Amino acid sequence: MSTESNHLRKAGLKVTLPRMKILEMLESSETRHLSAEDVYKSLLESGEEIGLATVYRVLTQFETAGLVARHHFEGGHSMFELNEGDHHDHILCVKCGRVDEFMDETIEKRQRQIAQDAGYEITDHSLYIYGICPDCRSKA
Amino acid sequence: MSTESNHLRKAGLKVTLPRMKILEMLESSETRHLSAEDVYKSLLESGEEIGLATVYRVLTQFETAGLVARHHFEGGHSMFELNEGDHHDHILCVKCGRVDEFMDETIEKRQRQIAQDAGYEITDHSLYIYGICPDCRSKA
DNA sequence: CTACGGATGCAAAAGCTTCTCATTATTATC
DNA sequence: GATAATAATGAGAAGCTTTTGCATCCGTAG
Ligand SMILES: [Mn+2]
Ligand SMILES: [Mn+2]
Ligand SMILES: [Zn+2]
Ligand SMILES: [Zn+2]
Repeated sequence: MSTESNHLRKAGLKVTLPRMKILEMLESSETRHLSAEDVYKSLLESGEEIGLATVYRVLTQFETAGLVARHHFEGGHSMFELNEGDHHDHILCVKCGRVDEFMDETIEKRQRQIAQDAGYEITDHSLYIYGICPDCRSKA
Repeated sequence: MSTESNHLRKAGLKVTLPRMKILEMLESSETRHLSAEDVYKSLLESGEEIGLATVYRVLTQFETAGLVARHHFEGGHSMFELNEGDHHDHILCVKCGRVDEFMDETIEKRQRQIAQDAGYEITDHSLYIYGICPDCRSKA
């Protein structure tokens, strides 16, 4: 009874090989932020024959279950990362694609205040800072 | 010599009928935030025969020229709005699609600080707050 | 007014994501 | 452990937004 299968069961999802492999992939990947295509290709390289449609379906189910978070970075396609409970926002390098994370309570607080002032009941937010990372700056 | 044609010339763009009509559309629209499809359909309704490909091309040129800003709200497709010089962020209703705008100097400042702390040279940022707007809340 | 180069429209194609449906695997029950 | 009901999967087709190729058209410098 592995940790992964428990996560799946707790999420109300049947324990299937594709779901296990995708979850393991997300946990073990060097890169925290992966596209569906990334996950698909990595699985192929590991010798796992899992269809791209299944990868998309499973990632969406994981999102609904709260196991992963979906992000819409610039570039159009969705990026997924394991949800470790802690909310955070992202700062991305426009040169190399590097992604760093941060959390700023001052910003979080101001956001809640802004929503309240505008009469909105806040459900979510997304904040992306784009720039040139230290490595790319020194290379230039 | 209308204001619109001057804007185009200043941006280094030839003054063509499609570009004029699209610019007028953006200026006169009730809704500040429009998709390419929105612009295309509105032009059709006004009796202007402008191809969708041209709408996309022109909006991209306007963006490059700094005449419009492109946003990536949830839902995948790009939204455009006339650039009036002032930077602002957005708060959106997940029920009805309403879009409100805000600018918070505290958040702007914190963002610059976060980028600096992470060693990034900031180029841009995008902040979207999602929630339920006053109207939709009272209806529920 | 002419001629050149850029702009346009249409259709085709691209890129990402979802859907359809026949087949297969999982799980509750015996 | 075998069985039946039910859900999940894979392959390809389809959907949507956006881009591109190319023949034709138009704006503008001269
Ligand atoms: Mn992250
Ligand atoms: Mn706006
Ligand atoms: Zn970089
Ligand atoms: Zn609303």
